[in-house]
Amino acid sequence: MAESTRKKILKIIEELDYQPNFLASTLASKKSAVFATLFPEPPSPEGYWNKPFVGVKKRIHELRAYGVQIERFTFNQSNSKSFVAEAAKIIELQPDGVVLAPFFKKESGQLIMKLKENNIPFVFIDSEIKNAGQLSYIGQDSYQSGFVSAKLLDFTLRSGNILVIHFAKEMDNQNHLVQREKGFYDWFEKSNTENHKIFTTEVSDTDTEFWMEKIKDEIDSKNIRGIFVTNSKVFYVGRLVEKYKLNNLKIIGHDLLKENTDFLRKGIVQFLICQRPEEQGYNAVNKLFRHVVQKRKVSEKNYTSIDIVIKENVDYYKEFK
Amino acid sequence: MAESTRKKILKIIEELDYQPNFLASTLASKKSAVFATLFPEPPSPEGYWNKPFVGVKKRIHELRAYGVQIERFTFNQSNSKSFVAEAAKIIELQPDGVVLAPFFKKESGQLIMKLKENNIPFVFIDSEIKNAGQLSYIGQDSYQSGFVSAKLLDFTLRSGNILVIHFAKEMDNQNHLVQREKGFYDWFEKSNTENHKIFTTEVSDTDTEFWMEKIKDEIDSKNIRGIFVTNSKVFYVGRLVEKYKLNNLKIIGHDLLKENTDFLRKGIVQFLICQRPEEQGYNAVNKLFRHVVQKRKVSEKNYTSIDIVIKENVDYYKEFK
DNA sequence: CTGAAAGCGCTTACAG
DNA sequence: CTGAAAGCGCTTACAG
Repeated sequence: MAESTRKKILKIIEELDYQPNFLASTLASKKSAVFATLFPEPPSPEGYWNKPFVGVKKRIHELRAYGVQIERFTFNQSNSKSFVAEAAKIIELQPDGVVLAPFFKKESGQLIMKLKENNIPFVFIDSEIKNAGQLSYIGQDSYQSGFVSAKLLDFTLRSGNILVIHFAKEMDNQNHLVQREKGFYDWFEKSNTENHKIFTTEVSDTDTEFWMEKIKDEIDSKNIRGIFVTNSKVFYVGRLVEKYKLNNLKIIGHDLLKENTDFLRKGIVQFLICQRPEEQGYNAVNKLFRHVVQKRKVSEKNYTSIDIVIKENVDYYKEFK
Repeated sequence: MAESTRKKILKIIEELDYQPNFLASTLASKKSAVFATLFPEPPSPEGYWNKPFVGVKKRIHELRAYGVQIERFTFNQSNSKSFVAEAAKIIELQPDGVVLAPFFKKESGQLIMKLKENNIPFVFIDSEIKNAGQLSYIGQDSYQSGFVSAKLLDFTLRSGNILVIHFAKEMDNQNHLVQREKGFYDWFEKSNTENHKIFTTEVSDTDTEFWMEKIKDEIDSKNIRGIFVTNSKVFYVGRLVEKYKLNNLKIIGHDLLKENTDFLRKGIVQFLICQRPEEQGYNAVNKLFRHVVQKRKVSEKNYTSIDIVIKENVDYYKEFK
């Protein structure tokens, strides 16, 4: 075909604004794809890490006509060996795409190298490793989320000091907790509020209740009036409050676990920051689908909103549609 | 076919978990549909009522392979005649579904009657008329939204009184503003906070700046420290604050209009309640699509979240994906 | 009423 | 390299 004819035809196509019918296209091409997810194992069906998978399943179900399938892999958050073992299984499976929560920096790096060698695209969820060659990151801007928490706590706290609590075993592997703390401190720095002193502490073992006494002592001795929990474990503080019948504490934490929202409703926790984990899972699968099956472009950053949840609006965040 | 054979076959279908391929099904059936939207005419491209339509267009574009089309109708918010005229055009068009914002109670009722006579399903957006035979309502629970606003204002307000401002011409036709006000008052009632007296006022004409003096006088004479604006017009109060160089006011309003977020960033407005209008439009079309084209069930209530937006998290609500 | 045939708008393997 | 033919998994009009 002559180049000039070609151009004429292309021009007409554009003029008519021709859009191929994607129904017919996928039906005829019979493409299909297998995606893998690698998230922490939730300790119970109520656990945080079931939520992203709810969204994953929903999108997979919607895409069943495209033949998209999912394989779920989970690892133990306090055992990097299990992460390595599951990562190996994924490489063996040779999926067409992977959604992963990059816990364990070093081990995640090794998995990512192998994924790249095999040309398998991957999407980060929950927390990100910058410039690792990911197709996309879906989750909160952790630093800014800490910023928001600081502002809210300051809103409600007229005096007294603040305690930041990390309930975590290997802080080094939980970069987003560090980022949240940093944002939290920076807000107070930036706003020149000298009303509150801020302290930070770590609780790595909650199997027994020994940690409770220690924290209780800190609250008393340091005149703590506000508490910021950097992850979804604020319900531990709720239990502490009930055990020692503490009052006059303003508490802020993360994520709409059943136990957390119970304490929110009771008025023991004032704020929960929510990151829509179901939406994260849903969107992560969608990114892979668009890239792998539809060959369309996807945006690299996809910060989810930093939702401020209080007793009065919690009911409108509970259901994922 | 014998009934017994029929049953056997149905059983096997169920056992195999047969799911018809919807790609093939829609391609073969060649169904198509025309939907109509009836929203207020936005005064400018920045106006609130463009936002739901952005979501409508997005979903329509995604569904183009299904042959779904949209016809947009708009009316003048201060002219019920224009509503009636547009409603007549819609009935003449005989669309397969309608998304409407039920302003003008009486006139909306008449449109709804005609839609029912013609078996045209309809979805309410923004505010609802209860038990009107709608397929679905998508929007906030206005009463609860007022409740949230009250709690937030109380959080930040240590003393002084509160002024509720309606910027609206025909309050009778704006039921959700009344609901927001009611929720606002009820929260203070319920929480037994006697710290603040609450006053309400209406501003029906903002064409000139005469209203400003009046409100300024009220603020001074009634020791007003907090202001709650029941709709998206809080930017008027922002202008008032700048004009008279007021300070020490805590202000809460609705909706992420450009002008509103500007005042939020400047620190003049403390809170904006956001109702994700683009999502409302998107979901409304989706409801009609599921019902009309896919013949699937849709849920009748679909309350959108009551998002609390402050300077620190506003950036994560601005873009609609 | 039943069942085979045509067709929806594409992709892809294959004959020429 | 080009172009006609077959086929994706359904729906629907139609012959029997």
